Amino acid sequence: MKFKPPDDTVPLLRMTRQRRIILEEFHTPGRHPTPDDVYMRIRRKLPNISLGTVYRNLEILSQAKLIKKLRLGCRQRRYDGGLHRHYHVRCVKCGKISDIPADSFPDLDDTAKGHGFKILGHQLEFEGLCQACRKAGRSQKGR
Amino acid sequence: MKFKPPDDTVPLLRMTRQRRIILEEFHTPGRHPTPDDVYMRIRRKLPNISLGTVYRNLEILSQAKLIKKLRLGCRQRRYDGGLHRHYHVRCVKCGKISDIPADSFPDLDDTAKGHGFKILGHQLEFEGLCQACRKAGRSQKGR
DNA sequence: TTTCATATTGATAACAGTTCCTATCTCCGT
DNA sequence: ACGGAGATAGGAACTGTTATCAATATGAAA
Repeated sequence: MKFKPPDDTVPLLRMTRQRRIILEEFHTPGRHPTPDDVYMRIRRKLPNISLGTVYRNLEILSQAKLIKKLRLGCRQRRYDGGLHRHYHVRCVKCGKISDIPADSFPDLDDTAKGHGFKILGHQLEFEGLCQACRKAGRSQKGR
Repeated sequence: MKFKPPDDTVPLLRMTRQRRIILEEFHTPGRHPTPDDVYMRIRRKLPNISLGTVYRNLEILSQAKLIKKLRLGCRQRRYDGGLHRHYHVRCVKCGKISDIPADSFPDLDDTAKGHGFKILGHQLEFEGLCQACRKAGRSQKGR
């Protein structure tokens, strides 16, 4: 089995066992794992896989548009298997990440036109406090 | 001279020579320097300043809201002295960064409400091609 | 099924950005 | 002028990511 290469200069991409198992990680929706997350989980199935292979394949899979690379504010990079248009909120306290559907937002790329750039896309991430951390904060303040 | 501390736990922040000169870097508008950029420029005036001091002070100044920390998609962190509400476009080819005024955008924080998080802010960055790189790309394709 | 060109792997080293640490120094209030 | 809180310099340590490379596994053709 092969799949579409990232660009025309690369002749062929093979769907290896490692690559397939990495990709399977993204079939569970709502997760936004870091490369290290993926590495840790995958080692149950492939104990000998190397971290470099995980990095390499996440990059390749995202270039092939099978997953999405998130370039967010947090330290580590994350990847997302979600296909639908959506944004993310990150809890500034605990780091939890949730999806925010993009339906209610206007076409931001379109709004950004007219400043000398050909707009190709955008990254939008919200910061906030999740419910749990909000509760924790309130009880602390109350003391 | 003193300035407002990042939060109530810190009693006082001194406006030291290093800190002032770092801050002065941001009086020139339209720049979005990385810590290393700042370090390189500042060493003309303060040859003995250490990179660690630059990092520390950029963080402190941004917590004190005197500059803004940009957490964008590119590898290095950037800081922005601009006070007005605006977003950024980054050229995917050359890395050039330009401002995009936020006037024409709706209140994104408000739009993101109602998903269990208390929204505190957001980071929005556009990716695109600047005029120069677009021209270069076209001429290449034409060949 | 076998063969073969080559994409991919795993291991390791290299790397860049950032944080941490300690001794020293500076500023500010007294 | 002195004392002490807090800042600095310098460098080492750490983290996340990328590059290198010999050995291996893959997919396609015969």
